[in-house]
Amino acid sequence: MQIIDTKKFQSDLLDWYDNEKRDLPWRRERDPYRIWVSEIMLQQTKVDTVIPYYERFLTKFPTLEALADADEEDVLKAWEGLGYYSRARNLHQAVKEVRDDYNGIVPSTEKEIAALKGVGPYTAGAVLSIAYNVPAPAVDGNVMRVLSRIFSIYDDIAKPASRKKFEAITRDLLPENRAGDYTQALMELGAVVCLPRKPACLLCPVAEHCSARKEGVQEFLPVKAKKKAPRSVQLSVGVVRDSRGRYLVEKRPDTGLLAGMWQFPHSEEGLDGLPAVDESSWENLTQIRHVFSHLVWEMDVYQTVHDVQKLEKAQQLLTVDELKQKAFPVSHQKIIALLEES
DNA sequence: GATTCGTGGGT
DNA sequence: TACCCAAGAAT
Repeated sequence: MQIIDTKKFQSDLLDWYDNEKRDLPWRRERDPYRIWVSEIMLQQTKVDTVIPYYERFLTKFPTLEALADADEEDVLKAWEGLGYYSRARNLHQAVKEVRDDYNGIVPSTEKEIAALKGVGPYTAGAVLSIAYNVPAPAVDGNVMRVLSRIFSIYDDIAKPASRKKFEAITRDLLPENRAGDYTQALMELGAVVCLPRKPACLLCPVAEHCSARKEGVQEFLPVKAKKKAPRSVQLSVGVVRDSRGRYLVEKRPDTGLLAGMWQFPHSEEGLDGLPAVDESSWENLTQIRHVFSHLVWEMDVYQTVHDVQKLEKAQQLLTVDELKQKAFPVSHQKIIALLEES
């Protein structure tokens, strides 16, 4: 691996960051709780998507105590549409742990913070460095991309094992001071200059340190294995409205896909798996194709009017206004939107 | 170590 | 259209 002038690399990167960093909401904060929230939201999610959620979430839950005291339903509602909903549930649980076990103070050691639910190696390093200026490495996709180019590393960054290698390199490159700025600078560079495709090397403050640039292979790095195509799942969705205009909805189990979110009853076994109504009364409402990262829902949506005699556990009859208070996945929000039209 | 967990935007 | 991409963690 190429040797670089570490001090020069650090100062070139930090000088650029000082002048060019974007003005982002969480960069105006020092509250470790708020930094933490931003890091959870930013997992696998673009900055532009996160910003409005971040603002609303912290207006609703301004302090760690406020979030810890909240109902999970309200936390999920605030996360609705952001995806990866376990992030919200794990954050909620972790915040309660901090309230109960750490007197409400976000822990500042690697061991303690990494033990919190939903806080993995990246988030631990990010919160430690950004909120507490502790020189802990935070290796995300940006960092792996940037460093794979700086050092011409051809390890497949899709493999979990690769992260450790980049973590060791990052640790060696961390400045004693300004750990938080350095962490953010590395990610900022990846986000706005050292892009996945067509990196803007002419604008890069550390181009002179970059091995890939020197060799002209920056477009071929990092190496990242393709992921396989998502599998398809056929679903029949039943929209049941009673004579009082209420809809039958249910809460999903608290594990697995869309855990804890609400939905209209649905089945992989066709109409048979839907609530017991006269099958001939189902009328086709629409078809919806919804793509997740690892699967595709092919939804056939049916509706009927029927007075439900007996509710299952976790089922409720709600008006449109009432069910809009619950957190629904985007796939089912599409259905709600149709109901509002008619 | 591979798979599961969402969503919206870019090309 | 059909990919790919994004400040990952849990299982």
